[in-house]
Amino acid sequence: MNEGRSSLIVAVDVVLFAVQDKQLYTLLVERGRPPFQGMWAFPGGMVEPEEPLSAAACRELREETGIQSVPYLAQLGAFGDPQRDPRGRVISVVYWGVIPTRCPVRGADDAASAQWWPVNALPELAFDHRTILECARRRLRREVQQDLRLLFHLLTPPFVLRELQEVFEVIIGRPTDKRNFRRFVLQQQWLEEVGIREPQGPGRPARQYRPRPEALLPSPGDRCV
Amino acid sequence: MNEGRSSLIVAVDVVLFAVQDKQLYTLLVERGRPPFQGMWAFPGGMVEPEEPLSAAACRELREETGIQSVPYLAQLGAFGDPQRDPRGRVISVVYWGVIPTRCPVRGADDAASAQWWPVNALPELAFDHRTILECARRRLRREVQQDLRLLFHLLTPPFVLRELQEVFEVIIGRPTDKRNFRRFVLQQQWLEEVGIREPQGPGRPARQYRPRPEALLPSPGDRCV
DNA sequence: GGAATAGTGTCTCTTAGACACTATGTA
DNA sequence: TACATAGTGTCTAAGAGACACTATTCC
Repeated sequence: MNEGRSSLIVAVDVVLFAVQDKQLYTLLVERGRPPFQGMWAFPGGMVEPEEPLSAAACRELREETGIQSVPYLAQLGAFGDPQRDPRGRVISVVYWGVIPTRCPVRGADDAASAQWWPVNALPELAFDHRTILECARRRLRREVQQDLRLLFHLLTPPFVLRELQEVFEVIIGRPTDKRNFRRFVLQQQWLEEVGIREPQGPGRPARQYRPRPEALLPSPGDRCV
Repeated sequence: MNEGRSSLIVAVDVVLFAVQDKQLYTLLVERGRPPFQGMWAFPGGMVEPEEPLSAAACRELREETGIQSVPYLAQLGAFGDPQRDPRGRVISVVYWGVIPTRCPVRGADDAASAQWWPVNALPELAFDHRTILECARRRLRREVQQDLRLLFHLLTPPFVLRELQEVFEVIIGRPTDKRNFRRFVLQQQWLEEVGIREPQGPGRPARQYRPRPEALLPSPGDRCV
């Protein structure tokens, strides 16, 4: 092992997803200075010397968007192309996560402003963030297909089954049969019924559910999965 | 984004797996100097300023073990616990890979010696490498279960189906039915028959196979999957 | 009563897994 | 011919997916 010191810069970035109105959104901040001034990027920044990587991710997210906590956050990987940042060599450790609905965000800190964008109509992204987005989106899709419980972190309980299914369909990108979906979810015993939703117009009111606490996928955070 | 500079040290480590004699092996180098002198660690070292991460992984592997190329290498993730290296803050980007059989290795460079170890009888590992190993092992198991073609990188063709199955069983850790395994592999049309193995003792000689080129999983290397 | 949404059951096809005997070579 | 290894087919159970109608509420 080479024990010499070579100092590269380590950053973290956070790709956060939310679903609303049958669209997948991701959270971006507008860059207030060069390089890529005026373009948009994922919230992120440098890692402090004594700070765990996931803590840095949460901190940058908080500082740049005001979001205080994320129910599910996992590491996506390290992006280290030598050319990815024109200022020099920056390794970015990227985290991805989900959050229920587009929660309010504010611009702050050195980010000019933070905003939710539909992933199908994004502005031009800085650095290699387009690549990172595609990677994170694949990962989100895969994880949801492998374990539907991730959906529970994308909704605020109580919710109704149609809402759950809509979120699912937005993420995997194709429609699903209602009966098959409901049968599958209900027979896992992940949900408990919690009354009937107040009627909100024509149509039969739907049952509301809440995920059982033991059905909530724990956030890996820094843990390796 | 915080544009200030904080310089952390970025290293790469490589967890390489091979199977032989119905055992899973991993490649370690003995540490020739503190910290953890005399203990064993995965080959690895510092990333050069202009070097892609996967290139650094390959270079360190070559320098410390003499291995020139690895048929399948993918990123496992970044390990960045502030306490993981007593010398200071080191972020390690870990790669994992597989290679057919235990190829010869040499100690070299500043690694005292390189050696294949059975994962079920490892020496004490330096740093957080025990954690990393468990993570890599889970990943190997998952990938093999999801796509059997990864096995083709763990054998030197031509091979016979029993050998393929043995490698599979070692990795997933339990026996499998011979007929089911053969049926599955053959009906994927991944293999082409390439003659009969010379008899090597009692018993009927087995057919030899070679994976079709298009059935070889491409090594992700630096690409995000 | 008409419109809108919620809720329900069956059948089929595919896949995964359990399971035992025959074939062909060596000594 | 005894022994060792290679090679083969069927049945069952579970899961995934296609598919259409009834129930309840509002206006």
